[in-house]
Amino acid sequence: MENTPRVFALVDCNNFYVSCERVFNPKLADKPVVVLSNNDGCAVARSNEVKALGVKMGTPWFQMQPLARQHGIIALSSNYTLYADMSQRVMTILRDFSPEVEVYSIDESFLGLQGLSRLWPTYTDLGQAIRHRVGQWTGLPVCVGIAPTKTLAKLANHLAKTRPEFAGVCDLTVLKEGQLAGYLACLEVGEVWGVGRRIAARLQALGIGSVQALRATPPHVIREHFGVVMERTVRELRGISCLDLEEVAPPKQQIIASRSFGAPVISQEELREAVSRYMQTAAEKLRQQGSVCSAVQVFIHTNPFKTHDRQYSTGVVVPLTQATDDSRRLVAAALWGLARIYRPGYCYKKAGVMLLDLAPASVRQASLFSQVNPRTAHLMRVLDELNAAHGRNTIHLASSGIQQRWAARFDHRTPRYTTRWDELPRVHA
DNA sequence: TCTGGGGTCCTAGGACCC
DNA sequence: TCTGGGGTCCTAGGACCC
Repeated sequence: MENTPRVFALVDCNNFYVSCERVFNPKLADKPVVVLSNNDGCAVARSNEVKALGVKMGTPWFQMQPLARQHGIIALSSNYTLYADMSQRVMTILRDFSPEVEVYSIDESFLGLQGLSRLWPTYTDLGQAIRHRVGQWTGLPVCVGIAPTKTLAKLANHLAKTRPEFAGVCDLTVLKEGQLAGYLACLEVGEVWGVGRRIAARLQALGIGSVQALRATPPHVIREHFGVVMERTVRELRGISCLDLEEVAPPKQQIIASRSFGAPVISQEELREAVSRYMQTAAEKLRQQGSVCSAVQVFIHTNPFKTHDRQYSTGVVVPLTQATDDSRRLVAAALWGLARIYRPGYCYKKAGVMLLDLAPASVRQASLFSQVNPRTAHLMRVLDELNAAHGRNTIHLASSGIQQRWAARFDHRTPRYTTRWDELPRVHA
């Protein structure tokens, strides 16, 4: 495969969260459906019917009330347990098709395809086979984009989703240059992976409006205006692969756990409960990736949308004397930090913690001055195993409270169909 | 009444030192 | 009256992604 040019596929689930809900509730098919973020705040997934109504990603649910009533939009709280499980099923299927899979997000993966062309008449046939099997085995619709670079594969996927003539699979490698330029001339520059709202506006100001126009701009010109990252993007658009597959995810450099509250919080006592709980979630993730951390950050803030309220937003970093993954020590550090920044008299909306300065746990164990207590490691393992078996937060430190009045609301949650015995879908004869 | 959460990378600017 | 310059480190904030 030395001289075989790279070929990437991007497999992306259509309207992923909405599609997951439809698998288990067929009545949602063809209806306008949105899935809402935590606290039933914003639309984070929209069915095609909702997109056609002009609802943008991130629109607050309360703002689309008139439209929702008029068109019968169905709103569901997000059911992350279900989506994560469905995602795993899709990714498992993709591994049957290619030995090289990079899981890029919960609903999309890059596949390395070069070398597989001998097994299939065309890459398009391979893409259709993926669509068919994922559809048959999970019920989820996916589209496939195929191209010599990841950036082009992203665009190919977009074409596969929006142009009916591709029937869900778009292979740019078989297009003639003129055809490719024609398609790219119809796409706005903001569709390019790595070009967001701000950069799109600046490109427009330079007279670069379409993807084809960006592709036709010399990379060094782009570098002068936008830096090395955007220059790489232009090279990728020109078919020169600069971004390779990352099949093994590198360990995270920071771990965040934060939530908006379901109800306003004023007292330090309730903030302590929330911070304690978030830290226990973060610590679990830390141990999962086999890391220890040597600094934690705590932050709290009021609701920035309530402009008439007095605002307060701050955070503090608490260094640890030695790196650890012990929930009890991490929670203690976070609560110490909270006491430093808490001010009475504010209506708090959100709190969070960050784990910083992460390092592999194995390095710490080699250190002379920080012996690991084997009983701590055992305790944490038992904690994690119990919570994995019986659901997050089954066992927790007392400092995170019992009532948790501040916990986020999920008023439209659907059952966790695939991961809880008592929530399995029922079939009525 | 009601506006998400979790990441990465890059850069500008301040603090500090010599 | 006249008030350096360069390097490093750290942090905050911007921009992007899903």
